[in-house]
Amino acid sequence: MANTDGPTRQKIRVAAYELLKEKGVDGLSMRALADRLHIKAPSLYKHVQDKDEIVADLQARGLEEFGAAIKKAGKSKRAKALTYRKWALENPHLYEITVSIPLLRDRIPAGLEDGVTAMIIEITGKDHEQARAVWALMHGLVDLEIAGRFPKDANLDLTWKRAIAMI
Amino acid sequence: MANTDGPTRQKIRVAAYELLKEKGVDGLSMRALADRLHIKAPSLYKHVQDKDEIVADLQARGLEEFGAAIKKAGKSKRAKALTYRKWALENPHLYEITVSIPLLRDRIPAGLEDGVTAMIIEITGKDHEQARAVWALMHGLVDLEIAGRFPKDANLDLTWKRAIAMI
DNA sequence: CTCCCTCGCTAACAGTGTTAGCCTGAAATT
DNA sequence: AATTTCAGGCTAACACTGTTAGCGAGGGAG
Repeated sequence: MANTDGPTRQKIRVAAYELLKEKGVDGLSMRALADRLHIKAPSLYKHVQDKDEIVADLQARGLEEFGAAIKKAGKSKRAKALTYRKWALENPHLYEITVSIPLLRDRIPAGLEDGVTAMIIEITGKDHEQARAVWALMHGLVDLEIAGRFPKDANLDLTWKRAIAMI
Repeated sequence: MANTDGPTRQKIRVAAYELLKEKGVDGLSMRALADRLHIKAPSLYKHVQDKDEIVADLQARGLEEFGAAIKKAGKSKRAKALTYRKWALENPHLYEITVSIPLLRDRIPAGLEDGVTAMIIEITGKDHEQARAVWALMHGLVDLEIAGRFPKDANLDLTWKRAIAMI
């Protein structure tokens, strides 16, 4: 069997993290990851069960870093919202892997997702439904922006201002 | 060269449409598409330049049908918004291909995207920025719902009610 | 009748994730 | 010290993806 918790596994994790940041989700292939470690792709499977394990790990890191960024932001809704956007745009690949591909719930630490969700809920108030709407608003804005769905002459700063006013 | 406008091409288009609806974006492979036409995959290239041409066509159809659905909906913002959700949930694969993967702008009819955008803008009023925020809100809600990002005990009807109230 | 062109085909290439099986060197056991 | 075991590399291979090259049959045009 494989050693799924040795030091090489840690190297794989950081290499995957760097590779994701540099090349994005599409560039994150097992062979590219192996290359970075001067290893052949099949050898990765001595340390990792499958690619989803790597993806899940990155999703977890994304959620953690994202949560930390929001927590560090100012207390106002406005500051939190702007931080949401800022973080997503500064970490598009990390944002993408956590939110634009299916979240591997079974393989990320339990409670992580709930923790982030709870934090977002705190931004708005105590009503979960309202909070989800606000979250959707921010996610939608960021997602459409990253996907390039807005025309490039769109005034997104102003759009966010309007969005925050809606909250 | 290839005949890029014969009757076979039309068959390819409808087969692609059906295949997308049945199997989703991931199931839309050239070989699966060819199978459905009792053809081998390379033969498709006698009628179509590449897969992106097929994807672009489906994106265009998605935009058209989506636009038509919104247009047919009642005049109120509420009715339009609920139709947005209804259509997206009833046509998840079509919605996904138009909005969750990069839009092949160069290969869909000019003005189609603008037309749909303009329609969404009409839902809210005349302010483009506000309109984009509203669009983002609806898109975010649908995207998170389709992605299964909301807990399954979430009251999404109520969430949409809150969202519409925010508009 | 002959030419040619459309539209099918197979074989192949580069890429993806992944499995099977081999081999080597080092650590652990006797 | 000698032996055994095994982690952790390797190559070969499979099934899948989009795609290209090149072959061949059939039908319409000259």
